[in-house]
Amino acid sequence: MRAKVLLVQQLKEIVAEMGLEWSEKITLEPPKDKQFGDLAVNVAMILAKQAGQPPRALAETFAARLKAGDSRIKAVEVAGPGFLNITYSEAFWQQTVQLVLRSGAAYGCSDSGKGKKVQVEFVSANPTGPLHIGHGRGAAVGDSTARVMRAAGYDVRTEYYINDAGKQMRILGYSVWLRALELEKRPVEWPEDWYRGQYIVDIAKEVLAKHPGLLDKTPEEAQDICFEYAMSNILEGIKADLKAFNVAHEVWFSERTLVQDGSVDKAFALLADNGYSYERDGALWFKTTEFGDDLDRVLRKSDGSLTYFASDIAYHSNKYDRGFELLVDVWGADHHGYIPRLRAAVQALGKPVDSFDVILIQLVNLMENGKQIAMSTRKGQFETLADVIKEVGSDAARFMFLSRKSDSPLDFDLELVKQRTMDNPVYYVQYAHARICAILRRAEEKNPELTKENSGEFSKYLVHKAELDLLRRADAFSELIATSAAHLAPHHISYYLQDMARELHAYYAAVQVLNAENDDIVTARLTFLKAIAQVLKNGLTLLGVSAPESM
RNA sequence: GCGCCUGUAGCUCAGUCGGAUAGAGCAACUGCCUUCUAAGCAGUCGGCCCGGGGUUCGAAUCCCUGCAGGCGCGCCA
Repeated sequence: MRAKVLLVQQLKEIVAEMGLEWSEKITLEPPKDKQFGDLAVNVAMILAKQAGQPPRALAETFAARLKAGDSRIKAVEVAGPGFLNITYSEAFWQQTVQLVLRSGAAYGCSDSGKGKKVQVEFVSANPTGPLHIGHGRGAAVGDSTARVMRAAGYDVRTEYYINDAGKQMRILGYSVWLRALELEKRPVEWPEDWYRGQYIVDIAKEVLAKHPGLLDKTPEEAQDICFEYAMSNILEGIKADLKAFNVAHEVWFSERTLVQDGSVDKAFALLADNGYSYERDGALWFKTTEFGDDLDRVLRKSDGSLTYFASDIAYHSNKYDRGFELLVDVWGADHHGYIPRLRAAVQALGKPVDSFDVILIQLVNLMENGKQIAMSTRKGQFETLADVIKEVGSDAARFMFLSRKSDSPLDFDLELVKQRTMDNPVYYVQYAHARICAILRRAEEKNPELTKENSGEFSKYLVHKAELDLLRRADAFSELIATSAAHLAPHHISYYLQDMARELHAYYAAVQVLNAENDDIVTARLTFLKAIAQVLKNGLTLLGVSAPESM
């Protein structure tokens, strides 16, 4: 990051001196082959036409000027059709150690998000049953996206939207009531549509215990009681599951409040005022087709009740009212058809289209030894998130969910995720951190002087290739966070950590830390390792995964 | 039929704003434990980036088109 910032400045100056115009197409990146240097830039290829020179010649000019202008630059090579490969001095990279240690847990943070107010809404599962593994993926991605954005300087709030007003909720109350009837040996007529899970029976038992006269009340009253009890019970369970998964939403927002406080009516009025709604067949419609949807959508049904869409418009309007400049919703991919209409709503509310973004989470296939396990909430056979966490641990599950981009379906193999082997990258990364801690402990036992505080005076001894590789990697951390945040793609962190862990293990095998020639070198290496451990830990924290000190 | 997602090594997948000779893990094969954790390391093998056009200095990446797989197209939530 430091290197890039510096280089862009210098290149811009040179471009200006040469009377040329800077192009945003000029990019800086790691060179194809590490031996070519630290950074590659394509400036000559892009400016060749403008300058009226062949790229190669132009590149030579840039190379000469760059080298003359900065003592931190050790070498500039011209390669290929006009690439500049820039190598920074070792001293430049060695400074990274102190930069990391000074920033500590804040290393990697930046202000690239410029304090933009962002809300990330995720999970938001109907409180009709426990969370299953698919919700787990949404929880991991939503939570880590929020963490990454926060680190990148966005002002982030996380939220869970509780659908406590709809038809599913009535079915929930009804289902509990039916089970209560059954438990009390009363005649029961089983309908088509109800929740069959064992947890409904458990809740029914509890309701009966708390409300002895329940079944003597009218069915409506009884079902209301059942519903209220069931919902708060299930919600408590969901919160507990999320807590065990290292996820804590800041705000829990109830759908019912939207209807009660008039938000829905307000949204309707706004749409009507702007001519975006109309009555047809006794229903109220929203002209979403004006904004690219393929069909208009119903807001209020002919029986007078509201659609889910209606309260969702009110909800998103409410989000904007709270001052959020960017709304990020995390949805299951099976809801993708819903995006155009909500995007239409956003525009009808007078907000820019790009102020609303959706992370679609593709399906999770739960597997066991390569064979798929079926899940279905309605039929009551499913693998709950709680079960999965219990089985494989929160760390392994989170890392697994975050080691694939959200757009791709994910095979979650219980046996694989449980394995403490190379098939399971979470241990590989955690082990890298634990290994460093082990060396530091060992050094402490051997001679506490070795781990003494220092201000970088020993960094000059960090000249091994593996050390410089790791320092370059560490230097790129804040940029990684910034791009991950901008692309709402926390999985990049997971790949970065695996790369860094690989380099650390290579270093471990190649360099004897505690048996170096003299104590100054030992101190230099220990200080360096502290910095690398810090980066690993910061990265793992963004994923919501622990960084154990021993394994 | 329409829309969204996906298609990259034998397998599972990365590949950021369009950059050089497309990367990693697993699997397979060859080495490395008297030295800080072998849960590890070093190396070899492995490619028509689904096909076909186009855009340009330059395409896995952007556009068009075809094929294959997944998902979605309610006055359900």
